[in-house]
Amino acid sequence: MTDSSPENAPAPDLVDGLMQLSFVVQAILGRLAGEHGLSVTQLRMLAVLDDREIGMRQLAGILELEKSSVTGLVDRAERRGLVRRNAVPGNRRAVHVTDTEDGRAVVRLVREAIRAEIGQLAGTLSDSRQDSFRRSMAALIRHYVAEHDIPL
Amino acid sequence: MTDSSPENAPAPDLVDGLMQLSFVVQAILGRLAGEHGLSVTQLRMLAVLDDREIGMRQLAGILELEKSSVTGLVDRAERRGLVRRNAVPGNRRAVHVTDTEDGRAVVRLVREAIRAEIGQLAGTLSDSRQDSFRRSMAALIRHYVAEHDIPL
DNA sequence: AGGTATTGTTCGTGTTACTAACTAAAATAG
DNA sequence: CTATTTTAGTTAGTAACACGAACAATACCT
Repeated sequence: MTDSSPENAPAPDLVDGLMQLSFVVQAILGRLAGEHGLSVTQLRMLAVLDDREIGMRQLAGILELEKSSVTGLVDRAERRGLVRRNAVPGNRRAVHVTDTEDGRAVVRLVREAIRAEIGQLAGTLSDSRQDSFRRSMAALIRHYVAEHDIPL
Repeated sequence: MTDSSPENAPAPDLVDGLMQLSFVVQAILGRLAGEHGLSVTQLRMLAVLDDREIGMRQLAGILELEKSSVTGLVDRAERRGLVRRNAVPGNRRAVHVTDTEDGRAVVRLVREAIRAEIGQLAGTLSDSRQDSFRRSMAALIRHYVAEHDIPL
């Protein structure tokens, strides 16, 4: 529809580009995570948990999920030994989630795979373009996070 | 981990930026689609169907899903009157999927909402940055589509 | 015609995510 | 110091989504 030329690249506008790019990245993440037995959400959770210890509520906030969804998410990850629920000293109803050594190991592998594949894709851009691109992304992310008060 | 300064922006690298950005965009798509009773996948399917008529197999190829997943996807969308299965004249086993007037209408609404929200986000970038950003995205998408022979 | 490839569906399974209702503990009010 | 309210997390029930394996039906090929 927005395509005036029949066979060369459709040249999507900025909004379409962002949507398509997000699908591309998600497809890559899904495939690579899947190759290591993880779902995208689990990968994301483990990435969030990376070297910090947070409660279910905060985890839900960061992942933009309901608490109950996080319960299931952590249940399954815990069953696979990727994550642990720890009691919180001064608070008997709170729970702190941490990643296990196994969890960290898997994430490390997937991260490397992602870094290799997405890095290769991004490597097709010139260095100056990469830098400009990176800055623009950072700006967009910052705006979104600020406006939706995601507790990163 | 890659964060050396405690309170100012973490300044993610290109790969992390792409991942985070994809989550941001997906979150926006999910919310806006949801507000109109659609899932992200359904929105995507309807967007693909926009003014064209394709078989289940091709649809699966474009969405990067298994055929059986698409069967269910189309089933549910058809039940809601968003989509129709049409017989193909010269081929009695093939099916062509098309969007209905309702489907097109919903997609139009969601598209406008997305355009407004993502457009506003992107509007925080200067015009020249936007253009550079758009080009970089197009290049990445083109590379991905080419390397994974997605039949767009 | 007979075998093979292709198109799409069905069935069973597991994950993900939601809401509503619930328990238990903590915080606050009176 | 009890009584209420808020908060943290879980449970239960539902539905979408996605997969693989097995299947039916049709088309294609030689």
